[in-house]
Amino acid sequence: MRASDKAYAALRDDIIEWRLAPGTVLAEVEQSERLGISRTPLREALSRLTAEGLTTTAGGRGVVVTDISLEDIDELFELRETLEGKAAALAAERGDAATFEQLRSELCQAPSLISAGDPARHDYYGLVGRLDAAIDAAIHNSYLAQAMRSLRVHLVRVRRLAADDAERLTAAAAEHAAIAEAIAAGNPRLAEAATTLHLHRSLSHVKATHTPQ
Amino acid sequence: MRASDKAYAALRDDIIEWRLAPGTVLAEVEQSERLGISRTPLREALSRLTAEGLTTTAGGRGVVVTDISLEDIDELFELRETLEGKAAALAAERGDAATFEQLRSELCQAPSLISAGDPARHDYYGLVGRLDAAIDAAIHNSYLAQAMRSLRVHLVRVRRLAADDAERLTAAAAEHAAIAEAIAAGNPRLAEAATTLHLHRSLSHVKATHTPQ
DNA sequence: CACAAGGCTTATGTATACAGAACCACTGCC
DNA sequence: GGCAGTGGTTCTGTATACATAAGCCTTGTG
Repeated sequence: MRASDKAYAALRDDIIEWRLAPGTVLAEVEQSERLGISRTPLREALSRLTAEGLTTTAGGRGVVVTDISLEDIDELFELRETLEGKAAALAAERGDAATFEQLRSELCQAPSLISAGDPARHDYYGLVGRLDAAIDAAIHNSYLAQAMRSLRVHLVRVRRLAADDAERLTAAAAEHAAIAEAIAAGNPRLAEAATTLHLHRSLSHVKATHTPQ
Repeated sequence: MRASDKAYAALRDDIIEWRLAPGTVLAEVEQSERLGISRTPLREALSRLTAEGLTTTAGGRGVVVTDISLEDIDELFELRETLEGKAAALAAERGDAATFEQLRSELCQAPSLISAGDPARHDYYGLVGRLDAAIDAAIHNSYLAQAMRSLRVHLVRVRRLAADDAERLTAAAAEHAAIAEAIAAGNPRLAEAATTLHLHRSLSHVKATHTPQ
């Protein structure tokens, strides 16, 4: 693995996991020494982070970690609803029914994973990730898939703000199952509606459990 | 202006204007010498181009200019319809009516610009750009605006494939005026419909005039 | 005492030198 | 004659040294 990839992954995780707070200035020498690499690959990592919107260049004074306010979350979910709604509809039109039927079946059994504790809960997150990947593949639109991928980075960051209690996860699994079912049934409008519903519930939960400092 | 910005702008224009054909390998030393800069800022420029999707890294063998096929154009317009349709609807809800009424008025007078020849035609493109900018500002959603900006780079590239005859531009001006009118009227569904109509016509024109080699 | 100007410090931006890896061509062997 | 191995060349990836510019602190003056 290249040093720039290592630096990118490390900084990205630090930002997503809120170990690097918004507003933190990432000085090049400081970070390169912390990560044990030179300035050159670090600069490339910072470029990629800035392109993704996780950092911004503060007018010649280094790059700083971008903030995510409550309005940002609203904007984020507004775009997410647009993109993922369209994606779900396209997946219902173009996707393979058997694939999503399989995912629906697994999602219906997800509550047992969620209540089992942390290691099994990791499997649940993997299952949701497989649903996302299946939709990405089914839509046959690389530009839309790319747009959703760039959004998910910010969404993971937001998700860390909310408390992922078992109750919410169980409900989310049922909502995901409904999306998979609609796609498997080849019903675009239903798939979009199920996605809209899920995202609204998800946003409500984030805002309800978000604890302002 | 920084050397990396200069290199980025030069390469970006070269790709968009099809002076650098898809599949062209951009060797670092070759391009840095051509642009009269060192490898370091050139690498940053290539990173930005790759992040935008204009180039891709070809497995350790330099970066190559990405191809745009006919299927890519379909995918591109599918996403564009989703994003710009939503943006037009949001602008109708949140935008300032006077701003878009002014733009509608100017767009109705655009045919005189188009028929006047090349220098005035540049003014027309500027007018369309102002409509895009007004929508970007009206939606109050930086993530959606960012997603549309990243799309427009590819769209300019596609547009160069089509012959922008006066007839099509006159029709496009009328379609743009309809969008502005719907936004000024505060009618989200109408604004979205007008946008959908415009994009479909635009796509049809591109595909009709596209001359495969 | 406050404001401005100047120098110093420290940051980024750039260039270049070096190392490692991959591809291509050539040669030798089967 | 074909295939595989090896050597060379050339590329990218990385490190470091240097220049330039921006900020801040200090000092002097009004």
